[in-house]
Amino acid sequence: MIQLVLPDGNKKEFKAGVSLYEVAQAIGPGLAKAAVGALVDGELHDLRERVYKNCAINIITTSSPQGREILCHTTAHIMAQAVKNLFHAVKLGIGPAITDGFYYDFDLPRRLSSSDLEKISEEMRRIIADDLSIERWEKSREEAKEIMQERGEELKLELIDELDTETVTFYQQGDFIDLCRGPHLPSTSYVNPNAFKLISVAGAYWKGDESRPMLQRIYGTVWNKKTELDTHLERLAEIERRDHRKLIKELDLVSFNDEGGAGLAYWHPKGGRMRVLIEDYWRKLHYEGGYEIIFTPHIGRAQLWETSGHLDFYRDGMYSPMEIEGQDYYIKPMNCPFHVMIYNSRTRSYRELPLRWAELGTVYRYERSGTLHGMLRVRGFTQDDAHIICTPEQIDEEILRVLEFSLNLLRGFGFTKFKIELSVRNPKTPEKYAGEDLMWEEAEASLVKALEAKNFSYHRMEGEAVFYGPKIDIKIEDALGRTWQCTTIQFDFNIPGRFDMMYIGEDGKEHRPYMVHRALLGSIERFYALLVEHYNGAFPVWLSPLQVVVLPVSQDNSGYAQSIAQQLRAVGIRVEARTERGRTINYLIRQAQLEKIPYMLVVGKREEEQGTVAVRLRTEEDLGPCRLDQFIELITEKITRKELI
RNA sequence: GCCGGCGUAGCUCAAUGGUAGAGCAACGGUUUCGUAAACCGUAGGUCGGAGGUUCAACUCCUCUCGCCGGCUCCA
Repeated sequence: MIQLVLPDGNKKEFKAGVSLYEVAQAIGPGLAKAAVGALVDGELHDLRERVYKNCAINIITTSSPQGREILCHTTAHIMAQAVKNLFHAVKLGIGPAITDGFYYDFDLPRRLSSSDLEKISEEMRRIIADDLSIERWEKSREEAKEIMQERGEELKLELIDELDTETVTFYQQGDFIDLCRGPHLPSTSYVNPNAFKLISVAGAYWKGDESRPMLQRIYGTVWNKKTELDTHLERLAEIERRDHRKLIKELDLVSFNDEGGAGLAYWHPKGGRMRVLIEDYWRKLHYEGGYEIIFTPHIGRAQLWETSGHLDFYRDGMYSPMEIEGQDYYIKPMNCPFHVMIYNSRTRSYRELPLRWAELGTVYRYERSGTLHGMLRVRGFTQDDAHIICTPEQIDEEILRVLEFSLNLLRGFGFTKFKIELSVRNPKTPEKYAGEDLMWEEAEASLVKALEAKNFSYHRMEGEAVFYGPKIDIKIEDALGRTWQCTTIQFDFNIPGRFDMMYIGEDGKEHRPYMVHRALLGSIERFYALLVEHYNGAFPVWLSPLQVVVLPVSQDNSGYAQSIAQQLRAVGIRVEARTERGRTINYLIRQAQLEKIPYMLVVGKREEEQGTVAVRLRTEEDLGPCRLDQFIELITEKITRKELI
């Protein structure tokens, strides 16, 4: 007999060699029915596997992340089987589970189109209906290679060669065999034929390597129940509806055009108004937070970029130089070297440190055409950049300061959920990084100290540091639960040495300062896109390009509407009176709704007689009649508190 | 950049080798209206651009620009 420990701490006795499925049954028939795998001492296994010794057992259902992974992975196999059944000369690539679904890469001479997806789905439903048992078996590497050779699965052969295990595991369902670590569902019928959907076909390089052939990848999603699938598809539809590329056009905020070139944003008056509001708020906070604001050029001589190392390490991201009087000048992809020029413009004393220099610096980077994506990925953008130059003794406090400063800034825009990542160097390859070991250790220590001083929970990302220093990244979570990296706070052990930055210390000697590079919103363009999607274009009052519209019920009330607008404008409210002739009040309200204007003031005969305004919100809430001074008080309060509406 | 898809009026979309069309927006007129679209009319297009095939090209071919979904990279 063996003893198994259940997650609740209870122990149960079984005969040695009991299958995990039997264990699930013994715990409860309901669990057995929902079970798709099991954790044995924390390791994920198939339900069919047997246990022979004492261990901790945790039966997994598809409601857990591991269970979902099994479901997704098996569905990927079913899809691969369907593709092999339908098309000749298919070679299998890889087919893993991913967030919310799966994909499988195929080498297939025929081009897949989205209309093929329906055919493949039908074949998948047939495979599911066949209730094929999914078997796991192991082979030696040689046998494994023979099997795959025989089946012409050249890509799989390559994968076997890369494995460092003695034996190779396979999964088989019907005549479909795949090289796979598993685990998998016990049978194809475990997949609900109504709860999966193939989403799209796309090209993907074999192993993500551009020099390798391009395969065809099919993405799909799978859930337990149709209702869950529907919820997921609805979420995708919501993401599409909120797409900033659509909203910036509809709301007349920002545009792109072919004539001007790809990846270059044009800010229209309304978008421009918002950008000014964002930047003004940013400047105010920076001055309050002890920063100075600087301005630097857009181009600089080649020598500058040689010294900084950009021409060695970042050339691919830079545009070709322009020649001016025999000298090469490059348009800047980053602001750092220019900030250093200001620092090096004279001798610096320890007394003036720390220096916190911020710039809304517009940079241009070459991005390959296929990577451009609305305002999220462009070729010209403005970074909310700053460099903190300080003594080693000051670094702990500076890091703490900038962390809090960033979170405060982001909260001002209505973001409340954050994820923090600490990226440190890969200890196995210290030679790949600039700067001395001691500096790396100190820097990492001060980053950790800052995070722990404030009890911030964070993920430690080993080997994710950039070559010139460790960093902290802050990701914000938006209204749809997606996360976006905005803030990055990076040590730079490279630049100070390259530019020979110095300060005179208390001891009268020269010392090298520490430099921290930070961008909080990241890029204004990108951050703006996030705002648009986060708020679905219905911005908080303080950010709305137009805060109030005054809507006359009839032409007779135009004059009154104008005077209301005039009074609001006088106290700094962004307002428009819509007195255009021939428009019904219903039309005006509908237009204002579509424009997502926070406040609509309806003025008709009643309001004009009583000297009031009827307040309607874009949420469709009707606040009823209100004196203008009361309304001004209300909206001013909302603006100051940065409330939504 | 690469693979696949797409590009028709300001916007959303029709028209499968034979005279380019609708709704909304714009403009003109009528209507003066109470919380999401009043009514009538007018105008608007070298069908992304260039070249080619054809008696004839929005439609087929080549190149090019841009957009979309991915690969890769990242703000």
